[in-house]
Parts: sequence; C-alpha cells; structure tokens
Amino acid sequence: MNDETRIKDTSNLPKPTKRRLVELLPLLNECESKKITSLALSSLTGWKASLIRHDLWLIGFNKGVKNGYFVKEIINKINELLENKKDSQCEKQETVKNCCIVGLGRLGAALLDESLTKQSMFVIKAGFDSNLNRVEILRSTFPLYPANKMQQVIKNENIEIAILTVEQKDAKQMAERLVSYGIKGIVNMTNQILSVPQNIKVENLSILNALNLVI
Amino acid sequence: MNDETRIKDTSNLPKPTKRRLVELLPLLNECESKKITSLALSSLTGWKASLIRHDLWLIGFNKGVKNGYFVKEIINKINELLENKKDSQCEKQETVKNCCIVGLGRLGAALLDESLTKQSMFVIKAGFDSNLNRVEILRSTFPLYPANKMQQVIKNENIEIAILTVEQKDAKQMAERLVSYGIKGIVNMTNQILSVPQNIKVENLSILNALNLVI
DNA sequence: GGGTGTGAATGAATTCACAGCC
DNA sequence: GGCTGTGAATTCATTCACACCC
Repeated sequence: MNDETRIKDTSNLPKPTKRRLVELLPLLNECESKKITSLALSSLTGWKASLIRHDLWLIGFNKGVKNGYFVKEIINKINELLENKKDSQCEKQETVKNCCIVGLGRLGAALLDESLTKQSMFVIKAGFDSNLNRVEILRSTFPLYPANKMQQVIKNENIEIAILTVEQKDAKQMAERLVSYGIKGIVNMTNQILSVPQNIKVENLSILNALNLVI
Repeated sequence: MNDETRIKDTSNLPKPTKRRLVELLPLLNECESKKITSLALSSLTGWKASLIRHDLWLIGFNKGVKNGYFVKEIINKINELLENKKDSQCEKQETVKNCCIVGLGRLGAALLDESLTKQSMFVIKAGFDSNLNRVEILRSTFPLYPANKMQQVIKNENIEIAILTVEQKDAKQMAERLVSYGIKGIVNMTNQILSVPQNIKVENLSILNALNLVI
C-alpha cells in the first residue's frame, strides 16, 4: 500500500476539531494574505498553535507545508469535508443543502431573509407555522406554509435541515415530527433538549442557555 | 476537619457539566412530578444515567438521596451555582443580571422583546446600534441608544452581558469595545471568532456555523 | 428490585516535545 | 531562526462497577 492509505479518514473527525474548523472558515475567507502560519491562526483565535496544527494534520495536511499553510488550501479542504464527500474522486456534485424554518414567531421571522445564508451552501426553501395568520402576513423571499403542509413540502423540496424556532412547549414534538418527515439535522433555537435518534444531528443555540453560561 | 470540607468546590465545575446542568433547567422547570430519577432524566435527555448522577454528585448531591432526586432541590442547586454564590452563607443578594443587545439589524431587532428573558434572572436594559435610524424607529420595552452612548449606558445601568448581533465585519472590534467598557460575558451571534481576555466569557451561537455542523 | 454515591478504569482531546525542513 | 509533522505524554470527561440503602 502506498502513502495515500495514510490519509486520515476525515469522515469521523473528533467533534471539537470539526467545530473549530467550521469556526475557522469565516476567518479564513476574510484573510487577505496568501499564506498563514499556525501561529498567526493561534493569535486570531486564541487556540494553541499546536492544536491548530494537529487539527490541520487530521484533515490531511501532512508534509509539504513549508512556511505557513495556503489559505485557499485550508478553505478548500474544510469545504470538502463539510460537503461530506466520502469519496474525493466523486463527481463535482451539487452541494446545496436545503433548509426550512419552523416557527415564525419573532425569532423565526427575523430569519426570513436570504442574508443569513448568502454565499453559503445553504438555501432556505420554506418557512412553516401553525398560525395561518403569520403565514399569510409575513413577507419573505421563499414561500411560507401552514404546518400541515410540512411533510409534503419537506419531501418535495428535498429539505434536509430545519431551524427550529417554535415555542418551548412545542419544541419536542415538533422535532419528532420533523424527524419522521425525513429531516437529518436540526438547529435548535429553543431551550428544550431534543432527544432524537442517533443519526440525526442537533445543534443547540438557545440564547437563554447561552446567557446562563456567560455569567 | 468535618464533612463540610468534602463538599465540592462548585465554582470550577467542568465546562461540559455546567452546560448540561444549564440545559437541564428548562426541563426540570416543566417537570410536574416531585421527584425524578437519574434514569428518567437519562431518557429525557439522551445522556447516560451515570453521567447525570456524576454531574449531580459534583454539585453536592452526596448521600441522602433515596429514590430519585427532588426536582426542586436540583433546580435550586443549579440556580445557586449560576448566581455564582461563592459563599452559600452570603445574604440573599440581588441576583439580577443586566444585559444589552448590540446591533439592531434583523436578528437583534427580533430580540427587542421581553419574552426572551421572561422569568429568568436576566434583564435587558438597553439596545445599541450605530445606525441612528434604527434607534429611532424601532419600538421596544427598554431604551435604545446610538452606539456612541454605549460606554456611558453600560456603566450607569451596570450592564455585564452583551448579546452581539452586529454585522460580521464589525464583530471583532465591537467585542473589544464592549470588553473595554466592562462587559464580562458575550453571547456572540455572529460567526466571527472573538478573541477576548481570559476572564471574559463568550458563547458562540452562529446560525451559519450551526448549519455547517448539522450536515 | 430499583435506586444512589463514588472512586477507578477507560476513552477522548489537548498539549508537549522534538525531529526535520527551509 | 522560525516553521511544520507527528507520536507520546498529559489532562480532561465519561463510563463502569460495585458497595450501600430502601
């Protein structure tokens, strides 16, 4: 077997590493220099330089880097990961991810705006609310539907990700419904803990919980 | 030395433990039964029962629990922690935490609403934006100020926490300003990494980053 | 039996240390 | 000298295992 076999299997990266890489992305995109050293990244992020090198090593930066990493190369590598190309040989597949917003209260309504996902791989395809009024009144660049259309729209539009902004009390059962309709990832903006099957990914973004953690 | 000396120093709890406890709080508050077992909590959260017992042990549930924990007791204990009472003998101090919202774009404006912090220890005292228009037009239950009033208002109102909802490009420097004005905790809703002094706490709640993690 | 309390054992993530390269 | 590449050492978090209690 040749050297290629030594390339790390990036599909089961440690979670903290993946998180850091994702956070790195916006920073790298704004970087005007061609190359950047682990030390420079360290001072930009506050993370140890050795940790950054280790992370980059895990995603395949072995040998060949001389005096700092090429910013573009890091960006490309991270993007590759995120697009879950299990097989890097595979065709340049369409890497758009369809999302929806579930719950159009104050917070959900604030997301009815393309700017959130501008120049990203995410496209918001639909908004849902069980309150018909909201669905009719709110204006948005993508269509809004009553909650009873969820199953159908999620299937038709091939939506994989939901941003959950419903009221606390509805969060759990709504998450279950979404999972049953085929949603694979949930960005949970409520402060409820969602218990979902292992293969469903959840990120918790409760502002109230966050406030409790920054005290 | 007596038994009291064995009580854990809850001020430097492991971060993951603290996070779980905070997430537990809303769940416990809705719990209608008087007592709850670690097993029940496990099935509600998806976390291992032994982990939950360990967490509770760390915050002082040693001995004395017979057949499940008293829900109220857990809630109280966690709240005590959050209010940072280093010294449990201390007077029943005022445990309100003053917050502000920095950046009144679509996301920030969505938070101009008491419902977020209702029946919590947090009170939003002010909103800031460098765009005078927004400050004048938006309606809110607390006062809005132009950004140049920040230093003064933060000091006068004794504001310790900021919810950062400015545009990406302004995030870093705004964070630095906030720190220089005495802010101790930042809920960062931008996708920029903020590098702040050690003693300042930051929680990152970027929706775009979260989307990248649930793929 | 079903539950907690608790240290020890395991597993995971980070940091160190240093060889090797320009 | 400054930088990366990389396994080993260390630190940190979770899980196990079992004594004890009702």
